[in-house]
Amino acid sequence: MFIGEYHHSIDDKGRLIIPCRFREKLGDKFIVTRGIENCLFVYSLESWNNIVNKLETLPFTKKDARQFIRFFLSGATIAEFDNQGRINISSPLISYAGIYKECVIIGTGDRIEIWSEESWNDFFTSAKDSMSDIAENLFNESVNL
Amino acid sequence: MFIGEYHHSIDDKGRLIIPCRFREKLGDKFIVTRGIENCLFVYSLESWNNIVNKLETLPFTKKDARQFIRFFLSGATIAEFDNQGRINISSPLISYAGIYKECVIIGTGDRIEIWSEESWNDFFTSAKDSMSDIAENLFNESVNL
DNA sequence: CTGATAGTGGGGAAAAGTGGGGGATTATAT
DNA sequence: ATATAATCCCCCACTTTTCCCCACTATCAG
Repeated sequence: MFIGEYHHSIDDKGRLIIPCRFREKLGDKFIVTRGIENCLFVYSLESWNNIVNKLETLPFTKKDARQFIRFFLSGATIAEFDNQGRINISSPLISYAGIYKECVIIGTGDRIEIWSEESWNDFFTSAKDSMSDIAENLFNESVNL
Repeated sequence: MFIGEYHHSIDDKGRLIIPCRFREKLGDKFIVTRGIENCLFVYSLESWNNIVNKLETLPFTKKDARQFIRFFLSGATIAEFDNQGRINISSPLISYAGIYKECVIIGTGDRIEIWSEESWNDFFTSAKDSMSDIAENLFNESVNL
């Protein structure tokens, strides 16, 4: 279970520290991919395999499925730690998430999310006011992701 | 499983690097064919056989089936690597995908896709805005995530 | 204060990617 | 049939990127 919020910066070589608390839960190799809403998702291999198994049931003849799979899998990379606990973020992911200097790394249960500080602040200030409404309808629908 | 996004360019001789990470999964010989949405699909022989088997279950009495099979099989060519890990793209495929200089090579699970940088950018900018909506409904149909 | 743990930055070897020359094979023309 | 042209590969050399290692700083606890 990943929880918490950490602030770190990415360096010129595209390296970013993953907070110590998250490291052992991720294992040696893990997956970084594009998330929804301008952030990156980080999954342990186990969580990732669960998602991929479900995606593989989607047919390539359906347009929405093709688009989602392209988006999600093309953004994915296998990451490993260097001796200092950092990972390399590939340049397509850097530009997607707009992380050039200050980053926010948050734990969200089964995954970690990486945000640029700017996007995170934007998201947070706008989301926090609507949280009461969002909570209201959260469990009304049939399917939960 | 093929994942990731790579940017390379095709040279004047029609040669294109396949990223190192993809090479061993493809094997010595593999298939390049026309894809849906102005890109090329690259399959290992194994995945290719799976698809062909499925296509063979379609009846030639159906017009859509005839058209799709023509499209998909007529574009197919067997490719091999040169010593530097490059492949030759035949000129019908080059003109179909419009790849003359900058290319984007992405992994999408059981296949690789080759896009011209321009087509990819067009696809991506429009897809990323609709991704939130697509994700919302993706598993509402028969399959649940 | 001191030692241990976490985070930051940079140099250099190795791997990956790019471009071009030249020989062999195939095609074309006289 | 032979000379010329075109194409396809294979190889070599150069450039760029990636990754690994080391050294330094910051923070915290005893």
